Amino acid sequence: MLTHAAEDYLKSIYKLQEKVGKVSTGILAEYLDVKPASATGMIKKLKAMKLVRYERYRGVTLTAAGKAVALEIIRHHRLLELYLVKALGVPWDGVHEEAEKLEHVISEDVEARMDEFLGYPTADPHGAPIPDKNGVLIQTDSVPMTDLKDGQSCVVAEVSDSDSALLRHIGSFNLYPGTAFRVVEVAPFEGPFTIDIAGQEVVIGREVAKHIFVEQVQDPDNV
Amino acid sequence: MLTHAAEDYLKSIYKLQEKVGKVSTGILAEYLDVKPASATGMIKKLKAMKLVRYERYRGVTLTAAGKAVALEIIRHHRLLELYLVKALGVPWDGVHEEAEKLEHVISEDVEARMDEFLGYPTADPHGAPIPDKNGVLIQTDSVPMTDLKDGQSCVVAEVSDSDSALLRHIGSFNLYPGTAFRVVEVAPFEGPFTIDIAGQEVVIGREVAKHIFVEQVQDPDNV
DNA sequence: AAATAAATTTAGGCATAACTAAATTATATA
DNA sequence: TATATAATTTAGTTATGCCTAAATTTATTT
Repeated sequence: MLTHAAEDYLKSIYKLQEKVGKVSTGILAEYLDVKPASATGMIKKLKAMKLVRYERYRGVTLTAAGKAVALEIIRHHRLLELYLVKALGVPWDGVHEEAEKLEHVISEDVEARMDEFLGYPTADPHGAPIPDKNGVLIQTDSVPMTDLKDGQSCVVAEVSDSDSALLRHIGSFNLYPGTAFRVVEVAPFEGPFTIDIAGQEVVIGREVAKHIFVEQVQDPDNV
Repeated sequence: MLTHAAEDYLKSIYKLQEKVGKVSTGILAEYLDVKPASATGMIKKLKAMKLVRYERYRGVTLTAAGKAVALEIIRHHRLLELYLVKALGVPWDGVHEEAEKLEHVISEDVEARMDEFLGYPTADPHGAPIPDKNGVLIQTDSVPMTDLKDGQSCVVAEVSDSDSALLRHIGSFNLYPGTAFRVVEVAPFEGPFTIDIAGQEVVIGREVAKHIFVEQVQDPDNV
């Protein structure tokens, strides 16, 4: 059986592969908050288990088997996040840390029961897609809120889940996934965004906006 | 912070203290399925942390701090077992293994939310008492079913939770905690028990009966 | 193309928690 | 009381997974 650490490495490699493309030892080490030497060590073990492809100085790639493990852990994590919110009322800014520990520990049986309880959901509380039992993941094409221009309308698709304080802040504006809003004005010189959300005007700083991803509903330039 | 292994040792010392009285290295090792030398090693670490009292060749005792940790873990375990049964419908013969892993990992917040969801329960699905948030545990005085004589009526108080096959067997007779039954006949020469449960007569082997603990309702000898 | 800078790997250590084998202590028996 | 048996402890090993420091490889700059 795989150790929790090995599972975390595989999950991180998967996520970095999505985000950055090529996954180097250094990037992986930084992401996992370990030293590069530690990452090299674990990568070698994962290679011996045929879960990753690896040539020294050349970066890591997941094999099919490694990807399956990664998606399984990600599925656990996201199902758990949603379950904790829906079934136990845990605030959305706290579920990431909790799920981070539980994801390595729940059985397939409990996974299936949570899935059923939740009605076979496809997204977690932060809008991230939940892979199905077979590891199939539905990708949505969202753009960072910082790409929006004056007058554009959209729906929140996803927010980064790792910063608890940021999530509380975003939550205070009700900017949960599925929430619609319209950009009233983007302040010049990389300034903040004034948006209209359910009739209320609120100002969102650019740093915060970077962590909010949206699906566009209407683009007035194309009318 | 304590490691999972350390928590398991403290929990086991607590349980053995209840069951056997004095806890020797050997008994503890056998219970935890490790070699005696491993137990000695961990006991020394726990002593350094002031969680146990220990003199070599003299056995182990929990300090107040150690007992508090043990009860906290036992609370997690039993709340989780009940939660898994009630909220997710996990069969009662499977919850022990699941809880064994989860007990070390859930936060106090989740513990409190499960407790609330369950209505502040005092017993787990096997009838074992759940310590409250302050570590206060209500002991019930039950006797093994093997102590029963012909004609005695009683209610199931508790069954051992660790053997999954045994639990399925007990469950097949509906002998869940809270269930009433009457002893029709105890076969001579250490034989099996014939009982009347909800009008049905069933035969329970002595080995099984040893793992069922009951509270007496009526003793015809004392009428 | 050589020199410098950056990234990566190797080598050697540490802590945890298990193990085996040998030595020690305690207990029971003759 | 001496000895045999059983229990316990010590000593030394192994496997994880992290670390630091030094060596190596790759990439960039002049």
